[in-house]
This record gives sequence, C-alpha cells and structure tokens, in this order.
Amino acid sequence: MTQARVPALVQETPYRYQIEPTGRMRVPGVVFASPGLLPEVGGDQALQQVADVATLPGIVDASYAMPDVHWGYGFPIGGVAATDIAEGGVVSPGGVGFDISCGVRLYAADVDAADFAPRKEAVLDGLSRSTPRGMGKGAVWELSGAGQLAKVLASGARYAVEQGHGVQRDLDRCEDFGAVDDADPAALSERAVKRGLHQLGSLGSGNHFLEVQVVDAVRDQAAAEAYGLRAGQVCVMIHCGSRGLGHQICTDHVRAMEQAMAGFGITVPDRQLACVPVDSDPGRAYLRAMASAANYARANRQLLGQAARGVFERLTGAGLDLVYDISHNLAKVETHRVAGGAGAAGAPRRLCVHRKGATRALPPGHPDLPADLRDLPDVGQPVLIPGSMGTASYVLTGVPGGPAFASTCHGAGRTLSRHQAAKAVRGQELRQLLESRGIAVRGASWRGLAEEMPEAYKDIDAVVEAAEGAGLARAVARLVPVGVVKG
DNA sequence: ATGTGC
Repeated sequence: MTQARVPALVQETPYRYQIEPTGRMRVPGVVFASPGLLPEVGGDQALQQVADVATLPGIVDASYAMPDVHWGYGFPIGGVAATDIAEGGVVSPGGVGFDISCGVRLYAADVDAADFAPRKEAVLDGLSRSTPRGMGKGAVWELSGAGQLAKVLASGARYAVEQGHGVQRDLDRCEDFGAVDDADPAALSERAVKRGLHQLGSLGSGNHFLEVQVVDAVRDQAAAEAYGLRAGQVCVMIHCGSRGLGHQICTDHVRAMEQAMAGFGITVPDRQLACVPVDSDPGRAYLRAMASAANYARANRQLLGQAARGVFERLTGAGLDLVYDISHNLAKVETHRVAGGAGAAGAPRRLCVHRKGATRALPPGHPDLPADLRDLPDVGQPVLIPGSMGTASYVLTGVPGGPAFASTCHGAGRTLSRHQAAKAVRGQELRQLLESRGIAVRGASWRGLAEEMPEAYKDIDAVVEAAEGAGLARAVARLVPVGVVKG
C-alpha cells in the first residue's frame, strides 16, 4: 500500500457507516459497526482495505465490512465482496484468506453443566490427548497416500463418514452437506499435497481451539429448540481450518494471479488484491483448488469432532449431536438480486461472494438449509461465532433481507498484535487466571496461550450487538467456556 | 492463518 489515506466515514444509521466512492472505487464501502466499536474498528488500514476492495472489476452493491473487521492480507478480515460473473467479475485469493474454509463446528452434548462438572477435568485430559495441535505434524488420521487424500479433497466430510468417522446427522447439519462438488484434487501442487498428507484431524495454532462450553443464555427459544440447544447444556465447539494445505493453495494461486492479471488488463491498488475473472482458466483453477481445501477443512473438523465424541462417550456416556458446521473464509458462486448496477434492477445475478472472516447467514426458508430447518418460518441458518479464548461464543440465526449477501461477522476480531499480547502477559499467568474463573486450560505452548489473551480481542458481546443492530443476523444463544484445548 | 522470510 502507498501513502496512508484515511477514508471518510458517513454515518447512515446507528450501525451502518458509508465510505463514499472516490478515485477508482466502483461502489461505496459499507461498515457495519456500533458507535462504540467504530473508533477501534481496525484502524485506518482496515478501512483503506475496504475502499481498495471497492475498486475490483465486477464488484456489485458495496464493499462490506462486518463489526469485527480488522486488517488482513489484501482484503480486511471481516470483509464481504460480491462480483458479477457475467460482467467480468473477479475472484481473489486474498478475499478468502490463507486459511481456506477456516470455520466452526458446534456439537450439543446430551448432558447439562451440573452433571458434567465432576467429570470435567478428566474429559479435558481426554480431549487434550485426542486433539493433535500446535505447529507442524500430528493428526487423527494418517492418510495412506495421495490417492486417499484425493478422496478427502473430492468428498470432504462425506468421505470421513463413509469411512466410519461419523454419522449421517453430521452431514445433514454441515454446510454443503459435507462437501462441495467442484473440487479438482489432481490440479493441486505437489507441495500442497505433501502438506495435506499429515495434518488431517489437527487443530493448528493461533486462535484455533476446541472448547467445552455451556449454554449461558437462550435469546431465541424457537431457534434454539430447532438447533437442539437448551440453557445449561454442555456443548463442544471446534474452530480450525485447512492447515498447511489451504495455505499452500493460497500461496500458489496468488503467485499465479500476480502473473496472469496483466493479461486480463486488470490493475489493483494493492498487490495483495491479485485477482482474475471468475470466468477464466486461472479463475476456475483457483475455485477448484479452493473447493478442495474447503472439503479438507470439513473433513478435518469432522475427524476432530469424532475424536471428541469418543472421549465424551467413554467418560460421560453423553452423545454429541452436530448443531452445524460453517466456514467463515470462503468464496461461493451464489444467486442474489442486486438493486441497480449493470444488470436490470433487482434481477437475479450469478455472483462470486467472497467472505473473509465473515459467516454465511442464510435466511429462513432458504433451499440450502438443512432439511429439518427448511420449513420453519422464523429460523434461518445456524451461524457460529467463536469468541476469543476465555470469553463467550454465540449462536446466531440468519434473518430475511440481510444487507450483505446473507453474511455476518465471524468472531471478536483482534485489536492487539500477537507480539503486543505476548509482551503484555505470560502464558502461565493467563492459564492461572482462566483456571480461577473456572475454565480448565490445556494449551499447546505458553507463548501461544499468551498471544490469545482475551484483552487482545474486541468485546464479542458488542460485536454481536452490532451485527444484530445492523440487521445481519439475530442472536439465538450465548455460550461460555468451561474448558479449552488450545492450538 | 502458516514448515512464523524469499
């Protein structure tokens, strides 16, 4: 990026701010935030990134930022951008992120907090042993070779369940019912394959975690019931992605697009926004590789969930029912009606919707909802919002008429860098503090723990309030952690 | 996020 320019924000409603188009911006920027969140809404760089994304060829409606927006690679984290495929709209790996299909899976345990309490330490010890984590290798499922990996990449969680690592309900309640169809495992680089072989069923590091949580408050009784959640219930939340495989795919395709971009006559204000038309060979190649990583990430969460299920069954006798599994780093080809623009006003258009640190939130009645939720009048897609370590997480539901292509926030969003956080607290102290609040901690490294201190993140309650206020989603339940297995 | 730099 060049000189730091600070885009001017104009408040439109209490939860919606606009960046008017200037320079090469094709559409406005729109930031959803409460007045309280806005001053620290990620700093000038994130807002400049919102404006930069608005220059991309084919972008429609607006370059959106969710209430948890912060600075990222090219696109902001907490960004949503849709491009019109028929109008030369582009796809950009930076609009998905390095951790392709990073996401969240939530299970409801058939046990309540009081009955679980005496078994908590033993269960956390069991989960600690059953959950490979931290940098590098170690995984639940050591694949036999590239042939078996190809099956994972093609069929995702469906293949894992076929192989005995789960039950049908796990697929019924997974985004895309466990897998997307357009993956092309043969097109991956040798390096991506090599990195994928030894990490299937592993958490990774950073803000990834497996938590045991308790439903602290139900805000929407009907939706909670439909999702299988009740107050006082124990849950298991898993937050992780596609590990080194997704990272390598992103690296490979950013490189390829940097080369190919000029041939399409595309220039961007920031190299990290490398992109090509969706309807082009390199565009299709990226989307097929991205789909492979999406399937890998679903299988990854499926295997970690199955391992946790085994621990719960053995030590508590309680079963784990999947509430939902949803990504917050993905681009998808979807049909939306967009007012104005190149197409006829309000006509359905095929768009490439980039969600980076943003969660899809389908409205009630949408055909892609799980079958048992599809016909309920006021219940949309379950939206899983992980808090930072030691803080609350949320389950939201998609609402009709969402303003950002059926998308909402994805989590708390960082305010302190990893380095700043590690300087502010020692991992040992932090563990003690969390334990004193009744949260059992099983870490991977002391430094990793310190980097994830709650104070390094925005207030998740405020983020969710802003998402609700902006009409992006509605709260269903608030969950609080009682034990965390940290990547 | 990430074999924590190309």
